[in-house]
Amino acid sequence: MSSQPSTARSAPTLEAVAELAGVSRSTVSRVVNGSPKVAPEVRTAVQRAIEELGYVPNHAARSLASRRSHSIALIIPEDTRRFFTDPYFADVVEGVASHLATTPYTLTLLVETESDAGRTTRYLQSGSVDGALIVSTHRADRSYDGVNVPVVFSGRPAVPHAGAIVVDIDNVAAGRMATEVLIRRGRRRIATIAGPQDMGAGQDRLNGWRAAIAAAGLEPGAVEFGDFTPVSGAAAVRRLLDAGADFDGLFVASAQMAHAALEVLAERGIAVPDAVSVTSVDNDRFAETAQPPLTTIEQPTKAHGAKIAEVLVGVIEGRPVERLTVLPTRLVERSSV
Amino acid sequence: MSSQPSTARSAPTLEAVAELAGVSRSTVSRVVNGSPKVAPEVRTAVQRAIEELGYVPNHAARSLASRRSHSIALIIPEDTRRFFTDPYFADVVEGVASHLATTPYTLTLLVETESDAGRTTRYLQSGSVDGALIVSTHRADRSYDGVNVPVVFSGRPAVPHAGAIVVDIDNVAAGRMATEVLIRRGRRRIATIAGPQDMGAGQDRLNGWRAAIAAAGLEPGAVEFGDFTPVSGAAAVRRLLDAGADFDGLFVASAQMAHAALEVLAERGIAVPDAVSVTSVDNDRFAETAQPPLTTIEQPTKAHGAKIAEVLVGVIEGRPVERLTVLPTRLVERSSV
DNA sequence: TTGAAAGCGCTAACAC
DNA sequence: GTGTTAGCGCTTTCAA
Repeated sequence: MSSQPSTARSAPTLEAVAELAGVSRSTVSRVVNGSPKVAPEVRTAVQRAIEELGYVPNHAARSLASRRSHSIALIIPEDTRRFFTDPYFADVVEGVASHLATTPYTLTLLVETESDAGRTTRYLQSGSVDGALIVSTHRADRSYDGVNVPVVFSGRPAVPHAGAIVVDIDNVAAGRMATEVLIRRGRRRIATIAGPQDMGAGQDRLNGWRAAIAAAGLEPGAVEFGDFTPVSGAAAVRRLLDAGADFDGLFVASAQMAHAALEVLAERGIAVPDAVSVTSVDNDRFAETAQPPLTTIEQPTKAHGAKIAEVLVGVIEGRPVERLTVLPTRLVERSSV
Repeated sequence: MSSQPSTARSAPTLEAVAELAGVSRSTVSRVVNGSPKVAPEVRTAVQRAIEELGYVPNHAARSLASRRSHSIALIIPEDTRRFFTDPYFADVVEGVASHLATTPYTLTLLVETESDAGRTTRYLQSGSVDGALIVSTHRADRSYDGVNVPVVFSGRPAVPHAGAIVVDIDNVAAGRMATEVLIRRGRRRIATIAGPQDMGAGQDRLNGWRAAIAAAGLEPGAVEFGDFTPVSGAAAVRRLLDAGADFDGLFVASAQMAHAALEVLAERGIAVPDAVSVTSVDNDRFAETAQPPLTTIEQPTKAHGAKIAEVLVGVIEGRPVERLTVLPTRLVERSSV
């Protein structure tokens, strides 16, 4: 377009800073990296030069030399629709992002693609990231084993993973507690809409339901399965109802499914809690205004996100970390029971 | 811990591949980068070597040498709560992520931090990313001007930005259309809950409302402002009502605010649409099941996300792109009018 | 406390 | 079509 020298001059390098400050490149590097072994006056001079030139270290050069990228990956399962639609994941990602904003690490979102199965693995091997976060693991996910960077799971993988580092809630207890409320309210025929059985959370919450029922000496009621989505929840209650299942209590394994279940019950003219008491897991932002307001197990979703990030950064930086962190939950009683 | 040689051997380099295949490093590089000028047999040999060693190119080295990171940033405004809570943004991010999954680019989420104002700018200058996406711009956002990488805005910035590349919907038309429905239904006293006036979308939708009213020869009704969130929407209707505003039509500038507004109207015993007709913008997933179902302007949110990604990649790769892309919207009529 | 020198693993002219 | 040769911009021993 023009034969004038471009005004978009290339970014100043560390060398330029060194020259301007009258020191060596090593010294500039030390200042940039906050090394204590630099004379105060020299440090000031270097900082002034950095300021003056608007110097910003080149990320690629830095990570090539130091072998750290200061970036971590969050692996998003193929089913992006579900991921981005569920407020649970939004909260987790918010927790992760907010925590990382207080660290020098940056968050990279990686969508798993069926079309290119090796993509995730290759990415994790390319040195682009110092570690990875796995959020919604199904049984089949294997992109991250045998990978050279540390990995932290949010929620235990359905298939035990040697040496996996996990942050989770006690899903068995969650299922149990949510079922026990029903029992305490005098419900005796307790059905459940369970989560997907290729996920740890799905398995555990179902086991919690079983345990509570067994402990109370009751007969297990009907079981239908969903995948934690509203649509699957609605379908599951319909199956329950259409099969003529007889229940006066219902434990639904996720809030998203529970909301849909409540709508279906209303449609069918089944009064909650008069005819059927309902409980669930996850005190999402719709639980309080649901009709009727939902009794549920609250889990610290955003804190969960922050925690997986914190643990991963700990591993990366060589600090000792817990291999299993269990976050607290609590029962929130409302009028659906 | 051990004096044994570590088993976590360092990743194979391009050089190792070259040796094993009996060619030079340049040739391996050419194969890896899909250069056509490599003899088929040689290519095969190299690929075999790559396979055998499980070679994955080092990202830092590659971007240091090539000056491209194959990664783009999505800037998230400081108010993460709002960002992660609004399904609109979830859809946009999904669109971006899904589109990028079909390209060699990777998505980095960057949360703006008030505590460290220069962080975003520095990041953008560090060569970490080849470009940036700005999604929810308020007037004050300036982290990205004077930055060396291309930037694409989703929604026009409130303050005109020389040379900005923008993907948007026609928000003036959206406001106008949504207001015109009310007029067609015989409404004559039309109030509005406008969006934030430090955002282009907020300004434009309000102007659309004004234009429709002027064109119909009506007097503008009351105006209250919100920030697109449900809470602000509820507060705005309350102010409208408490001030004794007399209206039989209400245009709400976002679906999130509209849902909250409908709840408040119901609480106050104001029948929709009998006493007041309501319209909005954004056909989110709650619009259809709202009470009553919401008449609204649908915008292609996910496609919007895909488009900003596509445009940015186009700019990065030097293809000619439109400086302004306007995405289509359409009116979805339901029973709230 | 500072500097010199040697890479980190790759790409990109340029020559052959 | 293939190899040689320089770097890309930084960190990091090692000496001084």
